[in-house]
Amino acid sequence: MTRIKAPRLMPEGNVRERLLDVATELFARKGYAASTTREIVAAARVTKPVLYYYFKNKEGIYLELIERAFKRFEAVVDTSITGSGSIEQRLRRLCDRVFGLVVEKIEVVRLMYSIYYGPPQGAPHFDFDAVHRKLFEAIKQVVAEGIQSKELRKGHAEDIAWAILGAIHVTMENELSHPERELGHEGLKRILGHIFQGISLQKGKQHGGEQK
Amino acid sequence: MTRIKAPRLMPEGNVRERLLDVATELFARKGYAASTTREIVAAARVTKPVLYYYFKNKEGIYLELIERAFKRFEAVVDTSITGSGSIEQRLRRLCDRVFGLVVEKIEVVRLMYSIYYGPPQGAPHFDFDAVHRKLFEAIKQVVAEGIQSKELRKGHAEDIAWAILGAIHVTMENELSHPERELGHEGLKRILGHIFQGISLQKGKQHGGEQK
DNA sequence: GTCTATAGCTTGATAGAC
DNA sequence: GTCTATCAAGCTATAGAC
Repeated sequence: MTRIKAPRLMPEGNVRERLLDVATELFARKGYAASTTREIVAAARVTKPVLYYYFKNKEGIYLELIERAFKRFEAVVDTSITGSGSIEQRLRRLCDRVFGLVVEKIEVVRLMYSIYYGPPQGAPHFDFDAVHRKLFEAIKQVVAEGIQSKELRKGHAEDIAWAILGAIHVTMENELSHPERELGHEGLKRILGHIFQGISLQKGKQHGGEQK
Repeated sequence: MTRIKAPRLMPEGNVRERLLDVATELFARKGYAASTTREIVAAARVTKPVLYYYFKNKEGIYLELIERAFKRFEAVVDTSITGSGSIEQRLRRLCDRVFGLVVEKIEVVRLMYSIYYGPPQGAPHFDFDAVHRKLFEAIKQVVAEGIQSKELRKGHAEDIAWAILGAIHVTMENELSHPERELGHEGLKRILGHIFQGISLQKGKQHGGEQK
């Protein structure tokens, strides 16, 4: 009994997923306000009522989009910092996995930047600071552990966390605006290497001294 | 002969400057597209023709605004990296002065972020990447000097520059979105300290090794 | 030159058939 | 689950009054 069962080329898969995908792309490229529900359904090759069948409204599709990515992000952070390995390994794993998620969901990241830094667009509120907070606290926590265990040099855990977060930020922002530069995972790895090792050769010196 | 000469309380100073200032604030807060010339002249307490006397049009006031800040930025970068001091001092001076300019012109920075990351707003083109490029190249150049002079550890100058740029970015973005956190100049200084010194205690180890 | 009323279009959202 | 048809609210442009 040969069942071919309508082998849809593009799985049409989930109409719902397709709506989320095209909405992400449109919101990120044209902005939330400028993206109409008409465009969204057209791009997803469905009709309007279909959108309202799966989502409450335009705000609904936006919020699901963002919240889904945020939950995924939280999971990645949580699973990255727990588990085995030295402090350095755990910090590197965290950075690498977060960056991996950024690359995978680059359009969502673009949208988040657009809403966070862009002009008011009438999008429903989402606490984007929570994203930053989650990552920062995770880094800080591992760093604090590392200081206690003497794997890391003594210092203010927050400041060290900022340095590491800076590495993630530049790599991420590079991926957003200049992916052709191909800094990527390897670049992030190397930048972290410099932060762990320090860039100065004067080992004993107290850093942070005077400057005119 | 006592001449009081109309001691304007608010110097009215330059109407032109006032127009630039209110335009910056409006563009940054509401977005370029959403800010009307009507609002700008109202906020500057002048009439519409006054705006068109000093500037060609809305685009003209925007471009002057941006270009003026950019020129100022270029000057700060150039004068910061030349001059005396060790490599570390020169890098710190560069970071500190750039951050100082960011704080001083925070509304312009906000506007730049809004245009760069936000949705298309019909603003005339300006090469914002040139800002990034300028700073990055300056850092990289000093770093390269430092590596040659053995003041800095051997390494890829670009990667080291990224680490330093990351510190500036997080401090700047913190100033943009959470100035109440008061990371500021002191925070930046401390973060740089960690980057110069390294955060790891295992001095000899090669960093950048395996991670699962 | 400035204001305002309104016609016409766009947009988010829904009812009801299939 | 999806479609056709349509609505009400809001925005934009502009014509005409002042």
